[in-house]
Amino acid sequence: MAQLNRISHVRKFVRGTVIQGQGEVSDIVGNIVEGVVKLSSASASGDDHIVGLLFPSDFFGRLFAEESQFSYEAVTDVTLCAMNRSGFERFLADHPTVEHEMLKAKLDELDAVREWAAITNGHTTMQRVATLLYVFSRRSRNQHREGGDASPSVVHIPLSRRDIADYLGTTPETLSRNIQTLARAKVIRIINAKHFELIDANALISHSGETREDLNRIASY
Amino acid sequence: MAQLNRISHVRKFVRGTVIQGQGEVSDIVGNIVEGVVKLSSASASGDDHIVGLLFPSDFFGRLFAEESQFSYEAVTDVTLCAMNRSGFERFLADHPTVEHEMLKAKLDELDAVREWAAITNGHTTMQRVATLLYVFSRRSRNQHREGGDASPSVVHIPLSRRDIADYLGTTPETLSRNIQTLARAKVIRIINAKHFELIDANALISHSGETREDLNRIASY
DNA sequence: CGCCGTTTTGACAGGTATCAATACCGGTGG
DNA sequence: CCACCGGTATTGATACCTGTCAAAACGGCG
Repeated sequence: MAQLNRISHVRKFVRGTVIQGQGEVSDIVGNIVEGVVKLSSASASGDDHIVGLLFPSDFFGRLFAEESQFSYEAVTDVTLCAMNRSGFERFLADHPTVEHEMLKAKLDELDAVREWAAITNGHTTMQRVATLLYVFSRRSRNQHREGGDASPSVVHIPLSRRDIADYLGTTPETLSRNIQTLARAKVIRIINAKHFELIDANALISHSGETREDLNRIASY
Repeated sequence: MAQLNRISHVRKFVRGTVIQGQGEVSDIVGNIVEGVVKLSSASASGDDHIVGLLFPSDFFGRLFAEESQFSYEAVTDVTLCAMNRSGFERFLADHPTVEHEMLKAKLDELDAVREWAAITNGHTTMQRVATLLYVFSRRSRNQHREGGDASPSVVHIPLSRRDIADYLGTTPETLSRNIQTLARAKVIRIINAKHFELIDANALISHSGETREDLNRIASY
């Protein structure tokens, strides 16, 4: 495993940097150490769509392809454990066990992407907003668990309204209206643009149109 | 490779059969020999969403998971080359080369699913309908290429209106209106419910909101 | 403190879902 | 071969939701 250290190195990117552009040569892969990366696709019409978000410990980059079909962009300041793509591919060839784990991870990712696609497609904007808020609340909670104390259900979403809208397949305006509606209904409290307090988790779940189990499964990915 | 023949066997399912239900134990995997299989997810609200379609030569089933998160259902009469899941997993463990190919295939699939998600999300229903029609027209054309003659651009879509609507994230009614609009505009001609003649491919492309290159890439998956 | 980008609010038009009714097609049995 | 039946597909009317354009409020940063 020390062989990995030889081909990997830490790299940092400031918020907004395009780590790998759509259609560019795929030459960098690795793991995210800190920050959030968005995976997006720009269509001919100019409007782009976020097809995935990557968090610390997630693998990024496109293996076994000459060019990347999507763009990887730093949504926050990002720290990566980066590797040369072909170097890592050679490593995989020498270590079938690691490749096996990679396959399992990608199968899980495939399920998650499909599940998210099903959510963004068949549901109203309010349901998508509620789902996203709940998923991020679980994620925040897990982070705070390390702190040990009973956290006051503060949800941190490190994305701009536009990014959230792109992720949910809507516009910043419609998104804002739905968030404000949830706030007026006392389901959440808006602390500031990127921080919310979750007041009524059950109400949020009922707004999402999903069962609690489904939501937790989505969040656990 | 004869080892594969020992653990695989041909199975047939009539149209409408659920090959593997959502949440059931994942115990069957394999390749599709003939027919079309839909991969769908039913949400709590009852409405289900088609997250993928599988055609001959496609691999189906969920490896390395105890239960399947989606249901596999025969959309037409289907012939499968089926294998016991754990049996195939053992085979993969013995043949890293095959597992490597599986990984590459799943990475391609991941890109395709994300691309499709981006399309169904950011576009109008008309754009999605046009995209689907164009993709199936390419697929039909490739099939007829074997016949050798210049086919008259007959597109065959072996899905019911409801299935298409579920796949595109809309309703049968809206779908029908859009199809009729395309027919009135002389872009397509409706032969019957599942057969269309493509009259003006360029017009169809412009309705899709995608570039020809993007559409061809999607179709080639 | 003032600027500029982001977020929110407002008004309005267009697209889509819904409910309901009609037309169509394929299969079955006489 | 034809009539019937049942499910599928189409058409119609309407209300709601969402996108768009525009303006105002907010918040962070120099």
